[in-house]
Amino acid sequence: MESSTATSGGGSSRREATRQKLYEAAVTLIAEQGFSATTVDEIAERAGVAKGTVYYNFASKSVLFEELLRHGVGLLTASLREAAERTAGEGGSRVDALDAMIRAGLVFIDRYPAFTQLYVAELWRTNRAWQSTLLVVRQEAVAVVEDVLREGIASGELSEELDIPLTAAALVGMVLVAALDWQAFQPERSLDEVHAALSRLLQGRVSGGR
Amino acid sequence: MESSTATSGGGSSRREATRQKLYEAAVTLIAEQGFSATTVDEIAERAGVAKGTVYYNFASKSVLFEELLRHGVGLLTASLREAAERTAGEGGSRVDALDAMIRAGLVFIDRYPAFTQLYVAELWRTNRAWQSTLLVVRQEAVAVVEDVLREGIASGELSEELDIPLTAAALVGMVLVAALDWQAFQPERSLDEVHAALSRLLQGRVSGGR
DNA sequence: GTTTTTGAACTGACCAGTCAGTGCAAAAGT
DNA sequence: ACTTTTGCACTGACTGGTCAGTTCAAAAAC
Repeated sequence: MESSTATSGGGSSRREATRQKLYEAAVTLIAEQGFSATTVDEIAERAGVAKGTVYYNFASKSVLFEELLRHGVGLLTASLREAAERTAGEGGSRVDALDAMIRAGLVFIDRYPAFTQLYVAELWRTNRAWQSTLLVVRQEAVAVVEDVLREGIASGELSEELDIPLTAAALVGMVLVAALDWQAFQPERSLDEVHAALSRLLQGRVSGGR
Repeated sequence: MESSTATSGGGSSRREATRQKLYEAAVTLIAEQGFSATTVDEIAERAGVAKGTVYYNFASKSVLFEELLRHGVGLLTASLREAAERTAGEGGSRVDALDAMIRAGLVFIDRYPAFTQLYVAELWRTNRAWQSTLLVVRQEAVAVVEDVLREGIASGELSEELDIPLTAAALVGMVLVAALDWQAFQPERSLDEVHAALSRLLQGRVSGGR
């Protein structure tokens, strides 16, 4: 059983390649137009496969979308966690870790702008089929930031008065929105400029000279 | 978006009342489901009018939506500007003004959560009919924040190294996302708690004890 | 008597999901 | 060697339903 061919743990590599193409096609189209306005025919056409293939690989349009979400947020949290751990390994402070995560977030959004757009657009909708998936997926991402805040407070580096969940949400939001705005309305800026602006905001160097 | 029976600029108050009902119905439904997934029949039903009335008052579904956007952002910018000016009148600093605007933003989102949700969901989409409307409308809102930042720098109260457009976008994003997250995932928090958390972030009291 | 609303029927486009069938490569049979 | 079978991956025409937008005569509101 199974056509061997290559490496992958689960299905054949041919199938996996098709799914990948469908992810890529779907993520751009849905980011541009929204879930409901994007047709399965469009997705199939952009992926260069027949419509039937979409349904051969995914149970439905919304299942395709849910798996897409899980896949994407997996990449993001891995990237954030890696940044935090790398900083810790280098003996940096927790504020350094937050700064590194801001940068990691920006790099991610720079590489996968469509995914980010789609995530933000769908996150706060209520009464949707994939609502529970989104909740889980958001919690994973925010938790990484919350962990670092908690460590910072424990070590006395951050104020005990910090409201961890609210601050984490605000930080994530700040990065998300600033990055999307950068892409959409100020694309001439460099990643470093954006990072510097956010860094300054985080470290309270907004007021006061220099 | 709330009645305000009298005052309005133009047509008869009866017609205006109908339009208002349609705005309210549309804003909730579109926030919940997205533009494409919301049908005109649903909007009419929730507003308690006949479908024909929708088309008597608006040329099309997307025109209704565009006017909705303009109307809502008008309220927001008025509210932000009022907060900034009130603070100035009381002899507050520019940082106080920013703080007051954060609160004004939170109050607005608290009162019109559906509108905010819908705005965020649509803002960064490309290739949509109302794209240009959104661009104008975003610029108006961000400009209010930029003005205060500029004044703060001119008076020496804020650092000259501040990147005005990026910082303004980040601040707006921070408030927007923190507020939506509050509504959706931490509704038990009070407005004051959320305001305090954001205030602390703005004023750089994250790191360092107290 | 003018403006606004009603409500129901209708049209035509569009779209998610289906299904009978194709191509093909590896296994089984001879 | 060669034929036949198996089943995976994919195809694309088709179906049943949905929805934006139209129409209009009659009623209601002003």
